[in-house]
Amino acid sequence: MRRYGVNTMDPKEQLDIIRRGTSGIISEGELLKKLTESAARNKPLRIKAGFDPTAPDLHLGHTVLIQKLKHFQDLGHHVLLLIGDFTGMIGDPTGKSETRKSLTKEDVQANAKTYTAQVFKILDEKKTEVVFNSEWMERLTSADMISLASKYTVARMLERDDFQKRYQDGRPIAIHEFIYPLIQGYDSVVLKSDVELGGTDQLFNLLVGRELQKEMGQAPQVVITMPLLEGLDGVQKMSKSYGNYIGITEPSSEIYGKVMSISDNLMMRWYELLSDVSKDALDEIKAGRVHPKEAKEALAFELTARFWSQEAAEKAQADFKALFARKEVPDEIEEFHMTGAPGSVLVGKVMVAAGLAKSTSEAIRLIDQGGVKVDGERAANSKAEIPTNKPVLLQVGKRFFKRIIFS
RNA sequence: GGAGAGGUACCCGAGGGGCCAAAGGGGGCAGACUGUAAAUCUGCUGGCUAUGCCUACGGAGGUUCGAAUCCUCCCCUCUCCA
Repeated sequence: MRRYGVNTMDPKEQLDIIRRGTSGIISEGELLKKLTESAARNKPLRIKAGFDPTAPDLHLGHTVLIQKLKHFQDLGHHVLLLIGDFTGMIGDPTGKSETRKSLTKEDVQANAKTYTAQVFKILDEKKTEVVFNSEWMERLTSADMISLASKYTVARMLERDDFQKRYQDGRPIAIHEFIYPLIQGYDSVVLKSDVELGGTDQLFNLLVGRELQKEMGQAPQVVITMPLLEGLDGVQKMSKSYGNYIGITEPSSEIYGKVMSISDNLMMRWYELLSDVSKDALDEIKAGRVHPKEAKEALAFELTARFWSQEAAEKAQADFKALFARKEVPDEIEEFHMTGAPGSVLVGKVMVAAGLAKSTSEAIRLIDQGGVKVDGERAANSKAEIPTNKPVLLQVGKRFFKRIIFS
């Protein structure tokens, strides 16, 4: 873990650390100025980042941003974690017309709790201030709202990429979609943020914050955008709805294995956005001087250790090698007790009972494709039966094992 | 209020009376190969008491020997005009 001390580091050096991996900083000049002043007055900068409380599970994509917050925190700055419980009800404009189910206070509280618990796997809880925007948004009257709306123009709103596209294509834009960026910007005013972090898709919203701060007589926040992390497929951004994500609470073996499954191309990208390896080491990998497989192992190890522990990562790595490189049977295999079976049962039946196949049809397909082994022997066909006089080891595909105990 | 387009499997999307458990792609899974669950190639991808049966093309009826396909009503989505 890094320790940079509190505000003692030279502002230029701070800037170097902050700059790494970002996709944009608006503007570096302003940031340097803020850092310099902060150091001079020994007053930490207020760093804001907002989160949507509707999906409480964090995945690696989110951690790109959180890692950057961590950098600020290590530099001694003050991190404000904004839970957008109010804005969550509106939903960030996406053009997709999906009605959001409104969350109850309890839902939000519960989500926020899971959320922050995960965030604090990375950030220091004691140094992080968690705030909810419903706190001030609920007190805003309609008149206040209109006054806020008067601070921004339709023309400027339409500068936003997806609004512009939709407007040109004649697709609908609901009025309330204009409100989302306004509120996000207003949050910055309330929090007096010096810097706001967001994904590149947030650029517009972040800039609205600058405008509103200026409008209300504050120094505008510096805007830092982080690239969106591509998911496991290597194409689309990592997102739960695409199912191409690695959740940070997933078991260590899953995190390790999933990282090992990404393509070599994607690995380079992940190295850049997720890894903490030194710049030199990164260059070595990019130049192809490290074997891709070894590089991938190192990355899988690093990320597993980050969310679990060094030991867990070592175990995950050893298990992975045994299972895939040496095709060994893992040493810990879940047992499944099957009761009431006659003298022998169809393999497919056992698979379904033990949860190794969703249906007998699927089980039959797997068997016919040669993906099923009983005690290490490939099941010849779907008519094959297992005698029930002794326990057997059932393997489906490369990864799924169950020890079946008949009783 | 008026006019039009459309709702098909996990997703996208073709099919406009039988040859349709439904083309093609994506995703997923399996196999081969390998450097790893990379890449590449091949196969599979509704369910079941399984050479047959059942369920399924937004919902409910109807026409027909036979309907994802034709008709009626309804629900939903989208666009344009007002």
